[in-house]
Amino acid sequence: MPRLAEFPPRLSSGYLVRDTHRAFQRLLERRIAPYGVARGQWYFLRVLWIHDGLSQRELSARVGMMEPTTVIALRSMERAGLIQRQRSDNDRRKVRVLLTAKAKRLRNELLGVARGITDASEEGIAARDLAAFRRVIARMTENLDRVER
Amino acid sequence: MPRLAEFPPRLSSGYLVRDTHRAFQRLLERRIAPYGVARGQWYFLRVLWIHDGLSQRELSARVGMMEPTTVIALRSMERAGLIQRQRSDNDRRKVRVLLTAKAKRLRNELLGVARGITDASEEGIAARDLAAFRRVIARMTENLDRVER
DNA sequence: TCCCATTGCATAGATTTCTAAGTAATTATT
DNA sequence: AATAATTACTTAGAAATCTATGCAATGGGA
Repeated sequence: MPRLAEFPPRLSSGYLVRDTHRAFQRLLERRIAPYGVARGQWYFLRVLWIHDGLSQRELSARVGMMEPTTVIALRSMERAGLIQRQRSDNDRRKVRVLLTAKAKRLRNELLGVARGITDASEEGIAARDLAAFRRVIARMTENLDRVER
Repeated sequence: MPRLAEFPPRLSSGYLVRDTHRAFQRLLERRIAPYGVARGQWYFLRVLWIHDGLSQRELSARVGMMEPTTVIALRSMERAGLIQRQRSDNDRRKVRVLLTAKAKRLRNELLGVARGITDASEEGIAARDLAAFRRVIARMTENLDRVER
């Protein structure tokens, strides 16, 4: 009986993180759907609410998605009336992404939703434990990113 | 200036969890690809290595995916020669999922890969901090699942 | 000025996941 | 026994993500 048999998913950090991630996503998706916003649009909105008018490349970098993903998300956001694209005048390759009035109006309401989800997730967890959690999970991400070169 | 402006993604547990999850996934994907195993097949293999011969429904439940997801994963696993499907004799609705010899041979090697990723992710983190991390993240999942009814 | 490398975005195609709705086998109810 | 409800899987279609490749505008060097 190889020792590997004793490496059950439930004790693996990867699985714990995955479950929590999926729980966050499900809840977020449900809470923002009533506003006509899809999860894939959320991350972009969140960045644009702070940095309106970024180019697609800058936006991709900030959101942490590949550029083709951004293209797809922006297409749906344009269709949904959340953004407008505007070719830059001084460099015709660049496309500036601009929030519409509609998207701006959604800002406070939706950030409140996000805050609510975060609060719910942290219920009953001591501030000190939460701080420790953040340190550990950030370190994990660093560790994993470093391994990938 | 609304206070909501001060809810930056980087301080949100949801974002921290998301980043870590993606780092785990990327690394896993790269490490198992050389064996001809895709990420979507991985979770099913992991369960089947312990519980070979489950029905699709039982498998879905254990893996934590919806049944149509299972159908798709199993189809690709069958194509890849990792499983065989066999209709149950006493209940013709059920399909038993059986690992091939090839999938069984991959077991120890791939569990080693998984172990390696877990180890890498936990490098430099004290055992006590890790234990606290597990408690916190499990509680978060519970909190979020409870909110969804 | 003309060529070519670089930059910024888009397309193509694959994978992973979901919800909603369909089909086929079994079990329960009248 | 005939019908209805349930169970097990499948299909259809959408969304979110990736890698690899293509195209068009820009800018630097011969």
